[in-house]
Amino acid sequence: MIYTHNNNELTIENLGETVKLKGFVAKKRDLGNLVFIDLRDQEGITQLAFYNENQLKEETLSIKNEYVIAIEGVVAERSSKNPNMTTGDIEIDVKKLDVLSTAKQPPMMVQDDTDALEDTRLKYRYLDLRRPYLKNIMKTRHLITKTVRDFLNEEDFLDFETPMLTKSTPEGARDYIVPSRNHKGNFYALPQSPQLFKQLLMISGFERYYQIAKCFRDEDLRSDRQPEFTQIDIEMSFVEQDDVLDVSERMIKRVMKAVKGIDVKTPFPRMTYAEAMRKYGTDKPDTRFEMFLTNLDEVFTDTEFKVFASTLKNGGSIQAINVEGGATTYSRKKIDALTNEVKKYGAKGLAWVKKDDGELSGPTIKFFSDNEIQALDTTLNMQNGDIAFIVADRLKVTRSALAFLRNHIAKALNLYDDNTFDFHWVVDWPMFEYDAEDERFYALHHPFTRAHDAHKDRLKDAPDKALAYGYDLVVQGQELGGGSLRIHDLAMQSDVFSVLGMDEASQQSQFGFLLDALQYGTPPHGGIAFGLDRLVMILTGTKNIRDVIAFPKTASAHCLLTEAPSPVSNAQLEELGLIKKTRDE
RNA sequence: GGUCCUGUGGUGUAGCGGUUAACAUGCCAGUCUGUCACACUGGAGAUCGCGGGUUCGAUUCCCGUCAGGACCGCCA
Repeated sequence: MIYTHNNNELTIENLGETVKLKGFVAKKRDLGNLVFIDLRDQEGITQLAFYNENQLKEETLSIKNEYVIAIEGVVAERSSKNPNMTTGDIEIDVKKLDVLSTAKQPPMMVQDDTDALEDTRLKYRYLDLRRPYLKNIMKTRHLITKTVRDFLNEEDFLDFETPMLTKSTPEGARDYIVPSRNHKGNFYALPQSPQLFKQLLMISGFERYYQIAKCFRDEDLRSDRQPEFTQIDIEMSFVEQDDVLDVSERMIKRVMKAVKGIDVKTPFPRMTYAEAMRKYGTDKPDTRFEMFLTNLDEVFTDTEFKVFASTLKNGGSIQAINVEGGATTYSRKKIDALTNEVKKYGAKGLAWVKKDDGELSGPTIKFFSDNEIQALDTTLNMQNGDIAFIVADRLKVTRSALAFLRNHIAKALNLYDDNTFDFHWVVDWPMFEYDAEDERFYALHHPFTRAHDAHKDRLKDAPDKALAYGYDLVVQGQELGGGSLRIHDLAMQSDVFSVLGMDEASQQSQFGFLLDALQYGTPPHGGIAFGLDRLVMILTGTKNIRDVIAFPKTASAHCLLTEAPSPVSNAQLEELGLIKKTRDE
């Protein structure tokens, strides 16, 4: 070994010891006859001191930032200490210096407060990762996966690998496709998740499966979505919903303790999907604050106000949130800004009323009857100083607009704390959602989700009324994980495929292997998958998923470091039986 | 697919229809024995993303394009 200690280890206890250290030159401070170098390694920083007595000080002249060096020296007490560093009481009186590698001037400052823009950071990701900020996130990520593995291993889960080259399936996200050389004209798909394989493992008689699994989805990206991401994937057989939730809760509890030192209370609260949609307008409510959605349909049943009347006539809904004490905060200008935001979600406008001196006011008030004003006041329970925002639109738009507003306003008004972790379950998801445009049903979770025992028959006569054994884990308004009990009998599986509009032939060609497998004895089973990247984001307080992935891609799925994706040679295409077309062809 | 924001020395920003293109940091040279964002002095470093247009004149205004970012659609 060319070193005896890491750069976070030496303290006043080690005074007088001869040690060897290694690392990158983080900073050189040349005071003339005395030179300091901050030596950075994976673990921390130790200050090196070079004096005039030997020739070493001269050697430091050629040393620049990011050189890789190894030194030998004696631990000495600093005459002026730095309380901000763990090694701030000591420095190394260097006796021997080895330059292991030189470095060009880096295109960015390798410091936590680097001001380099993200494209520069991504192109030189290996430099970016030298920064303690990212290093600590990567360490946290490791601590999370280690804790998860320890826990699941203790609970007798088996760690499996499932294929990366697999079958493209309909439904769900767009697949990443890999051409086959042996079978020209045919393609593998990269897995969107190991869903079917883990179910097949249950059918194989394995009872507890887990995998920290890479998943691929070729969809447009967001600040919390990457084309390849990682799931903590779990499946269990001979279990009921409570068993999956229980294991999940204990796992999260363990992670929270290990990473944040926080004891979270289990079991987590549960809320039905219907309740979440009704009170929060979303399937992933932030429960750190209230400001519930209030339905005003009754208030305006007979209204003369055309906008509201036509909304109701068309089957839409009028709903509001009351921002307590928000009247003074929200000036016309700010309300206009909110209105613009809300339009993104399809809302055509944003009505509002304020209450002052016991009177409601607002630009739409003049269209309301006295009875309506009175009912509005009581229904929203408005107090002086409150402002309520009202959206009237299709139920879906009304809810998503208000759900957005609720989060947006709570953030602006500081109604919650980033260190509050409101883990809760959203349960009893519907099996399907009807898409009016496509005139068909889509699975709300996925097509392998089991319907409630009491709702089996609804699959045939009222699919939209069938509830599923589906559950999502939500924290801070984000979906952290989701799962379900799975279908374990052929009849229900075929029924579900039928609801989704798949005839017998396409069921066979797409999912024949699953339908076959279900016929050879299938234990009841279920599971869950957690978004590891999101978990790391939440626990490190990061707003950007790129910061929790060592080598992430840009918003257009481009890797600035390797420049993937990139063209391939004609020979490669030929071998795969592919013909290249330009964009316009 | 759509909307919006950004693109100026190595890095990050400022700026403006005519400038010697400014500032910080980094870099180079020098002084300095207690720094830790060392300090001080001096210096080098920019076809203002790319293409086209308007104009006597464009880094600045307009159009297109490329790249990065945010959001909507999309993501079972």
